[in-house]
Amino acid sequence: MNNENRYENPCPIARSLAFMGDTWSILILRDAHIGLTRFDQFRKSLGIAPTILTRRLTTLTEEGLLEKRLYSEHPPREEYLLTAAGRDFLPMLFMIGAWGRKYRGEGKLVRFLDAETGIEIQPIAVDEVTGAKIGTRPIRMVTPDGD
Amino acid sequence: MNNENRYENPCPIARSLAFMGDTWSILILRDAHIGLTRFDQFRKSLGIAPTILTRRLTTLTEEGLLEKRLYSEHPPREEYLLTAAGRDFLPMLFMIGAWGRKYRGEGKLVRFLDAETGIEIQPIAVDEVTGAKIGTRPIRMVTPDGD
DNA sequence: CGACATTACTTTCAAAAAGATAGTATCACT
DNA sequence: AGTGATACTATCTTTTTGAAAGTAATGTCG
Repeated sequence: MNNENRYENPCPIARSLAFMGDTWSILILRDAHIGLTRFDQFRKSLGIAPTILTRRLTTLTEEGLLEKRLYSEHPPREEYLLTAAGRDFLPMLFMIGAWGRKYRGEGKLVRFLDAETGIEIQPIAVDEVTGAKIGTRPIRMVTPDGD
Repeated sequence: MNNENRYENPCPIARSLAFMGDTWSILILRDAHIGLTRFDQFRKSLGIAPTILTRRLTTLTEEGLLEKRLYSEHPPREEYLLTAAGRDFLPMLFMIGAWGRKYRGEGKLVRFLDAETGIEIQPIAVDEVTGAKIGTRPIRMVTPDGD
């Protein structure tokens, strides 16, 4: 897909997808949230070809979701840490996971618990204003053309 | 990416991404939520090549997110409607959009209002159990290996 | 001191997927 | 009979992906 003019797209979904709309990027972000930081950790976890990992990490870094930090001077070695924007990806990961659990949940699955209560987290999207679950109230879309 | 054995993957995120982890599929689902149903509507809205649109619609239909319905017998014409699983994609779309609005929100953007109150929807992900925003409480991951 | 290991890549090339363009099939309408 | 709408398919070129091997800088062990 051509991503050049995705930034003129008035849809916020298309804007997000412009650079992270592929499986590897999302999986890298997932691993980063779990705590992986290094090239070889991502490579082994994902079974991804190093060429592609390099490209994805570069894009994710350029787009401000990851940042490189030197963790050793001799030899020079860098690791990839989540930025604030990258950390804000967590709700998306949870919603993607919630769908997968509901509709593709056969067999054994990883589970995510609230560390304090030990109860499995059940992620839902709500409107912070009304408190209602997304999808339970009618929505109106407003295009910016008329402004 | 190789999606063959993604179903043995214990990560629910990977399971979701196995078949909808590309930009076109998510954008098709977005358009379907807006109300588009026909091949040419999707094609014009997305500017997608017909070869690829065919493939994506087929996959989405096979995976149970869309279903075909005959809307004309002569000539035989089918349209694509969201299934329950497809409709359950909406929270994901809203979270993807929320991130884009926050971090790639320059210029004009489409907005989504609560149809009754007219107030812009602010989607957040929360744990239905604790009511806490996702990311504000520590999380514990449990792998299914020990079962 | 030299051989091997570690980490983070890059190079090369074959295979798969995407994308552009044109064409086809089935009708309705005039 | 000719034109148009709709939903594709066929063909071909370009781009991306993926596999495999190689490289560079340095640490470690005997």
